[in-house]
Amino acid sequence: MCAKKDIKKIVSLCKARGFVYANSEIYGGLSNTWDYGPLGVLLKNNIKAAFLKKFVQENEYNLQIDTAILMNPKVWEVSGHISQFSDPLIDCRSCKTRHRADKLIKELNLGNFDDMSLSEMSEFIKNNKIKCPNCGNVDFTSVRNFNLMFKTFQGITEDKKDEIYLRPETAQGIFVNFLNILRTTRRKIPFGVVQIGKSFRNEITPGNFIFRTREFEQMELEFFCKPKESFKWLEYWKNFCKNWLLSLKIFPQNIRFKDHSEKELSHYSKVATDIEFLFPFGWGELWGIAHRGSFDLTNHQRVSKKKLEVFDEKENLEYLPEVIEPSLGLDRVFLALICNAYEEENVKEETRVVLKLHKFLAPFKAAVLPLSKKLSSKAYNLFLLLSKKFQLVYDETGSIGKRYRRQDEIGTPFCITYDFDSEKENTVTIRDRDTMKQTRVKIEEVEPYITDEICF
RNA sequence: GCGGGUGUAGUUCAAUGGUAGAAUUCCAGCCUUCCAAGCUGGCAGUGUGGGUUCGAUUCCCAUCACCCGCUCCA
Repeated sequence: MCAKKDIKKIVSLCKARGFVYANSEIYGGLSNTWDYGPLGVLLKNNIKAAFLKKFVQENEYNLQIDTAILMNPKVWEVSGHISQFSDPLIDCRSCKTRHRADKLIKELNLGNFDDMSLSEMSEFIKNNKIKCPNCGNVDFTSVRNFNLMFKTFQGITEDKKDEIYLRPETAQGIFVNFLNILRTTRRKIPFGVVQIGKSFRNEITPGNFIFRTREFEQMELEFFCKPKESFKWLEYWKNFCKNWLLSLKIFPQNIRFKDHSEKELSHYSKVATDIEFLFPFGWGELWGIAHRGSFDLTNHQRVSKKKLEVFDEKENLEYLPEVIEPSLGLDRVFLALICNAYEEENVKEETRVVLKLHKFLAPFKAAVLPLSKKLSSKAYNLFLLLSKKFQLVYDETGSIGKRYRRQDEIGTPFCITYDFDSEKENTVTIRDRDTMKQTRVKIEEVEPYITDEICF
């Protein structure tokens, strides 16, 4: 059902109503860079809140931290990102397709060529007359390296020694703080650490609106557990993540699990599963759930020479915990939730666009609407009163029907209408976004009514 | 990055080598007692930069952005 929805409509809605804008638009934009507008940031904050509520607040195992985007470059050498996070690519001049040079060489099984330089790879491909897997011709460009790490400089001079990187994942901030967290929180294995934050990858081909961008926000959990229990926890978190999505009203038919084959595994993971979402442009990865083993702690312990092993009193055993990592793209789940919620309904030969977002996620919990402008000041007082509790919006322009439709389009679950009987009866009408039904409610009961409905 | 396509108000769509129109949105006013009502007025546009030309939104070039493929990934 989501596949039939047009991504263009979603993009226009996002732009027109202030969810997402093209970045630096008045200067012609910057490719694949998007800004979150007033409604977008409210939705995004609510998604984070929903994540933290289930993964931290209500969870007995997990803690949250917030680490810097800039880190000591050693971290990225040890994590393998500097060596592994770059791809040698070549283009076929004949059919214009692009390929991984190292994969083409490896597929010939002529030995181990992992340490080849770019020019050696170019030579090898030329000398061995390797054919393009797509068209079969022998007409490649030279091998060029695409490193996915963003570089910048710390300090005022652009000397090589001050070169640092923008983090390509938030996970390392957690691993390098593993000891600090153990020391300061009295936690024992198993426990997890959550982090929400920006990461940067110089993607070769970004695109599909906010689905793949070079600057993006991640919501990651690094869950530390005993090695022999690791697969049990992998299953546990896979289900936990799926249930979180379902609890936000993602339709079950719009998500699926997809296991990575061995070839697709990243350099740090043993086993990995994705939760994919059916976007208007097809199935796309939403949540990567990886078994990182003890890859990161092992390497950090080896290079930093700091002991990262934990002691198990019961078994009288020192060991390095293994890590289960569910990593969710915030921008992706933002897009998924909008696509999932977007509906067009026919009402009296008109089309009603309605975002059926989970009420907890809606940018505005309710709109306060005076039935007539004569009621403005009293309605506005109600708005002021209720806005101490919820993010609301006040609107008095246009007909009441038009104002309902405006709120439908941005997913506001409730419209509170103050009418001519409101003062003497001390009641207002609450209109429901999904059913369009109206309920008469005493003014003092509006707050508990909404609180109850938006509960997550 | 490569190949293909696209580029006119916020949005949808017109038109033209010679003053760029409309609908809708939005704003203001009138009206309006619960699902995009009506009336009046208003804001707002040829992505950017060059070239050809007396004159370019239109023709040419470059550039930028978006869309579709290829490689990558949360």
